[in-house]
Amino acid sequence: MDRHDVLSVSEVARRSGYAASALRFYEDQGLIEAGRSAGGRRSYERSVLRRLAFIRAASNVGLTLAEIREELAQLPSNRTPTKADWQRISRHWRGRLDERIAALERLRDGLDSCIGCGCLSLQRCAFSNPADIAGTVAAGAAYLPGELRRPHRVR
Amino acid sequence: MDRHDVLSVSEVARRSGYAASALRFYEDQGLIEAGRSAGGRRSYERSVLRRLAFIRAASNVGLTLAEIREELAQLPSNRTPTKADWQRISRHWRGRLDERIAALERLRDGLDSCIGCGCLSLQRCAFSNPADIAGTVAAGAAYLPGELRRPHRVR
DNA sequence: CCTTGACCTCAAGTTCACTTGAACTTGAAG
DNA sequence: CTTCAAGTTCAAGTGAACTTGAGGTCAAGG
Repeated sequence: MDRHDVLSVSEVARRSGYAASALRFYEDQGLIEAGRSAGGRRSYERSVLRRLAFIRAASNVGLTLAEIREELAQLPSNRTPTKADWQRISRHWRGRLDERIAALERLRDGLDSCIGCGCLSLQRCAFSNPADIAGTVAAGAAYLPGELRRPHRVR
Repeated sequence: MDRHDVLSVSEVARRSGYAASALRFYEDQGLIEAGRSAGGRRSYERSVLRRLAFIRAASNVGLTLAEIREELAQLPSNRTPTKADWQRISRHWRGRLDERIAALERLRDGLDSCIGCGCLSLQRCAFSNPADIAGTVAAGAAYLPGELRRPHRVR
């Protein structure tokens, strides 16, 4: 006589790949919702799995939980997300990924130019020169844009 | 009558771009060295600027302080680094960057294929599917390799 | 001599995304 | 009825890379 329409914490944990503690944490943070059973236990709707998949994908793209919360808020809460919803968001994500890739490529190219120019001691090298270093160069970190600022974990 | 051969904390801070607190922290962590003046104040050799530039470049490449400490240990302590030293290391760094870029590109391509295939709800999408999600797919996160595991900040 | 500002040490705080632990309750099986 | 895994809450811990604060010292100018 088990209910097919709700899931327990352990089921959601197993099927989403998130630890139970993470599920509680996400609920705390307002990223997911859970109902309560008589005895006070969490009961999840199946849709939470889709939501968790979304959360994982987004965090793989490098979004913070705060940003993910915002994107989830944009998402229709009552209806199932449409193709349009999903495409809008994945275009956004693609943009983020492209930025991160481009930033890393600039960094790599900067490194290449350092190798090429033979600036051994890094003293005048823009690659690692934020302020002065040699006391003469004013330039700054030409190859170090801001897109890389966000940490990024992929479990 | 100022000594041209040693630098104070504030000079090193200004010229390296690191906060004085960061310099003390790095000294604590064994990344840099400082002598002491009569009154117990730090006095840095000019070479510390090169070392700090190295540290910044390395951390921009995504190395942890622990890894940077190891690389610094490999570096000749008594003599000035040669072109060979620098090239060995920058090849290593280039490799790291290439890995990170490749990983992000795989992620992006996975996202593209998701958009293409129209798997709206992410339910069967390998891009965000670590364990099960639909209760039927066994696969796993095909597009999520390990090279992205390390956070990465660029000040 | 006094003030000011740069410097010192050591402990504790910060942010992010969670995990761990302590202490307790629930519910199903035996 | 007992037992025990699975669940609950709330507080505190983790790790990376630093920063901030408290409380005190040193050096130079006036």
